[in-house]
Amino acid sequence: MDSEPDGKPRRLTRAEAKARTRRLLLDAAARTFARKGYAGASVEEIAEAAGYSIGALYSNFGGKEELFIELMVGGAKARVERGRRIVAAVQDGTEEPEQALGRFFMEAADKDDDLPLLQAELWLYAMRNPRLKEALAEAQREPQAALEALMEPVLERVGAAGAVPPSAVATVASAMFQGLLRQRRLDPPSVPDDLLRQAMRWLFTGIANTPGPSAEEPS
Amino acid sequence: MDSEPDGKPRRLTRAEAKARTRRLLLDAAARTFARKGYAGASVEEIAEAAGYSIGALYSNFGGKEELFIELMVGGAKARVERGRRIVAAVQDGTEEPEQALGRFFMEAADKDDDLPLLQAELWLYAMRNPRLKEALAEAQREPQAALEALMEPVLERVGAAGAVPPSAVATVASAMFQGLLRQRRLDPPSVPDDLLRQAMRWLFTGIANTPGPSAEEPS
DNA sequence: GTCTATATGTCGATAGAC
DNA sequence: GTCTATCGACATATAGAC
Repeated sequence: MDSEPDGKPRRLTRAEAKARTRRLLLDAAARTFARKGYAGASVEEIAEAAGYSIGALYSNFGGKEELFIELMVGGAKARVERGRRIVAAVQDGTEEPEQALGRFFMEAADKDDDLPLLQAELWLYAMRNPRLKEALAEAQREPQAALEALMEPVLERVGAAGAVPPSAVATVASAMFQGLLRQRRLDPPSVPDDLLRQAMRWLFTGIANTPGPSAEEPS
Repeated sequence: MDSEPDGKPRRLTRAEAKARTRRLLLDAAARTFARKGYAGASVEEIAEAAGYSIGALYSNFGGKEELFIELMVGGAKARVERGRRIVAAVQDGTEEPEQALGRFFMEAADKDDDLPLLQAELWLYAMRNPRLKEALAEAQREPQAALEALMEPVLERVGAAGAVPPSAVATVASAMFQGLLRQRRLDPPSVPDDLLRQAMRWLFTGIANTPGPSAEEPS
């Protein structure tokens, strides 16, 4: 029942079927790792959630850890892609820099409820496995670069371009965002809806009015 | 070799011995949970690290989870105590508010290398156990109040007292601190030594120069 | 109070049928 | 390619000796 009489390609080649299985297993792994934790999630649970058996999982991945690592690189790639699209929208003039920056964070926050859980799991795992620590740091460098690119026009707006390294601002903004997101998950009333926006405004206003460590000459 | 000839009390009463065992077990649990994670740490490992056996652990605690929860409340109590001492130093005039604020964060960062790991574990565990989520949120409210008390004199310094709720500033500062600490653990060069200080300066300068959401009248 | 021994269960990973 | 059956390792928690 695999071959079709006409010249069209079969419904699914073997490679396509395997790719589909891999994708379903990865999605299920992301959900399961987020809900139960890396150590707490069993491969049987993951396979079941994907609609497959343990055997299928081991036929497509080397094991539990390999599954986890692929989630890490996959997530980083997705964030880079998202960053690129937003930067493009700014350069095309489709979107204002501040809006774009807010969208960059908000999309990450709203899109996926258990992304923060998965990221915390990845961070902890990386802290305990020096090999993966370097890999995770490297994986974050690309999305970080995208955020920097988004940061530059915003710094120009507030008149602080050149006065401060965009990478430092990107790091601080990202840390603030992730910290607030986690606190909001733990205790929503302590982080009102507009606190993130407010905090970003404070940050950029502060940058615009703070003289650098090495005093730059006034124009 | 247990009894002493003089009239002094015995070296250790039974209650004292038990309290000592509890403390040693809790210390070992903190280290082990931080290094291996909650699910990854075994009670046997914890008992061994404390120099006891599994039986001693179960004689002093209800089980693995109870040990974990006691670490949560114990950590919160320690932070409250630390906050109180620092606030007292400010009110006594022993220390400047900004220095005190910096010390509040730096002590937390330097004192204990695996505190961030333990906190990440606690947060994840709380996210997955609604019962403990409320408990952890509640446990954080006291240290948060201490941080707010420390924040007020700093806000006065920058001339923003009354213009902005100290609780919001405390929340943002804490989020920024924790986010930067985690990023520094993952990739030290991306978070230079003075970035935290710099970020705090940006934040307070920004607060001093940002009009509130409801514009307050100029003095 | 603390230890040793063990009951009971679940895990990751593999082998072989289909 | 995927499934079922299973092995060996290790987990939590308990029971009884001391």
